[in-house]
Amino acid sequence: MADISFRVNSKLFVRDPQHTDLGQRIIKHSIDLIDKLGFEDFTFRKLADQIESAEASVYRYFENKHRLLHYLTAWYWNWLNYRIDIATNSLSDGSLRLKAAIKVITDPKIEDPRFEFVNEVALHRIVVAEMEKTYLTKWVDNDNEEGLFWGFNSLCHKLSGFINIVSPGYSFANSLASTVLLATHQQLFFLIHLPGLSDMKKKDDLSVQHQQLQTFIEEMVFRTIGC
Amino acid sequence: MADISFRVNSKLFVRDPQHTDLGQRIIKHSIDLIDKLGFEDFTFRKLADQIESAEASVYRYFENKHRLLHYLTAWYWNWLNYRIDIATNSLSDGSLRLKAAIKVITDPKIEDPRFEFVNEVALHRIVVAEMEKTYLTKWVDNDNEEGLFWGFNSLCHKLSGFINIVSPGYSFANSLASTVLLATHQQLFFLIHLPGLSDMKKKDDLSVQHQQLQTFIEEMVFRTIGC
DNA sequence: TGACGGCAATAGTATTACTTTCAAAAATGA
DNA sequence: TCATTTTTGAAAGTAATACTATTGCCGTCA
Repeated sequence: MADISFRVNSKLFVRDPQHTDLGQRIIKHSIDLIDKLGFEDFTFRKLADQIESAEASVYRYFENKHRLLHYLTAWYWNWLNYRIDIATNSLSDGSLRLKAAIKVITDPKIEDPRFEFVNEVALHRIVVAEMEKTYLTKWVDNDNEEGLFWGFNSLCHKLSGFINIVSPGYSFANSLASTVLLATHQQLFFLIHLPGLSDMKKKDDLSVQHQQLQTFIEEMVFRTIGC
Repeated sequence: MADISFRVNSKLFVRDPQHTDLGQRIIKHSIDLIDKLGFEDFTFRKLADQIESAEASVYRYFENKHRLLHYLTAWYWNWLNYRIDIATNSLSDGSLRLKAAIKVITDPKIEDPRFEFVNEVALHRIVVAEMEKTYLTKWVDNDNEEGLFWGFNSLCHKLSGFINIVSPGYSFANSLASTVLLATHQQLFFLIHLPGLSDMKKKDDLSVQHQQLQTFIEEMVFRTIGC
C-alpha cells in the first residue's frame, strides 16, 4: 500500500502529529472522542486520559482544541479533494467530471485503508456536526490570513473550476460551489436532527438517503448552470 | 402605529421579556452586546452591567444565553415570515410570490419602526454570524422537541409551499428552501470573512452586493425547479 | 558522558455559567 | 391606604473549563 499523507498547513499544529507515535494517537483518539462527546464536551484532559498521556503533552501538538478541529476538518477536505482527483482524472468530459465530483461529495463515506490512524466514517460525522465551528468564531479573519481554510477553499475552487468548464458564462461558480459543499453536509445534519428541513427521510436506509441527496444536489447544480 | 408583537414559543424564555421594562431592556441590550462582542464573549454578567441590573435578574428571564440566542433568532425568522406575508398577500401569481419572498430574504435589512426595542440591522448581523449555533449543539434534538425551531421551520415551509405551487412536481422543496435560507445568510458571512468562497465582492456597496445575492438565489431556485 | 528533545506529573490561574440567599423595592388589590 | 405578593438587586459561592508554568525523568545520539 502506498504510504501517502496530505501536506496540511503547518500553522494548523505546533508539532506535526503525523510523524510521532503520540501525535498519531492524538489524531486517532481525538476523532473517536469528538465523535462520541461532541466538540463542546471534548477536552484535552479527557483526550490525555484516553491515550494515557498528559494534558500538557497534547498542547505540545495543538495550540488549542479549536486548532485541532481545524486540523481534522482540513484533513477531511483534503481527503475529498484527493478522492475527486482520482475519480475525475480519467474523464475528459466536463459534465461527467462535475457529476463524478458531486458523487464523491454526496456518497456515503467508508473507511479508507490508505490512512491508518484516521477513522473516516467518524470524521465525516464530525464534519457534518461541527464543521461550521471552524469559521463561526471571532478568530475567523486571522485564521483565514494564516491559511487555515486553504483545504476548504481549494476544494471549493476545484468544484467551481469544474462548473466553469461546463458553463463558462455562469457568474456565481464560487458561491454555488460553497453552497453545494455546505448544503451536502447540512442536509445530512437536518435529516438526523431537524427532519422537517429536508426531504430525505430518516426511515430510508443510508444508500437511499445518499442517493436522494445526490439527486438533489446534482439537479440543483446542473439546472442552475443551465444544462 | 399598530402595536404588534410576535407570539414566540413560551419555552424560549422563563418569563416573557416583551411585557416588562427589564425584559425589553434585556432584548435591546443583548442585541447590541452580542453584535458588539460576538456570542462567545457575550455573558449575562456583561449584559447585567450594561443595563445596570444583576446577573441573577437576567436568569429570571432566560434560562441561559443559548436560549436567549434561540429567542433572538426565532424573532428574526418570525419577522421575515411576517414581512413575506405583507409582500406577497396581494400577489396571486405563484412565480411572483416566490420572487417577492426571495426579495424579502435577500434584501438589505433596515430598521423596522414597528418594533421599538429591536434593532433589526444589528439582529441581522447576529443571525448571519451566529445563527447556526442554535442547532449545532448537543441539545438540538431536545430543543427541536420543545419546538424551539418552530420559527425557522415555519419560514422554511412557507418558502417550500411557494416552491411547490410554482412547480408541483419538484421533490425537494424543503431541502431547497432550507438551503436557500442558509445560503443567503452564509454568503453574506463569506463575503465579509472568507471572500474566496463567494462571488460577491467586498468593494461593491451594500445594495450591489444584495442585488448579486438576489440574482444568485433567484436563478438557483427558479432554474432548479424548472422555470 | 552529557546535552537535548520529548514526555509525565502536578499545580495553578482566570474565566465562565450558573445558583443561592436575602433584603429592598415595586406593583397589586382589598 | 395598608398588607401582600411579586419582582428586582446585591453579594457570595460552586463547579468546570481552557490553558499555563514548572520541574524532573528518560532515552538517544554525538
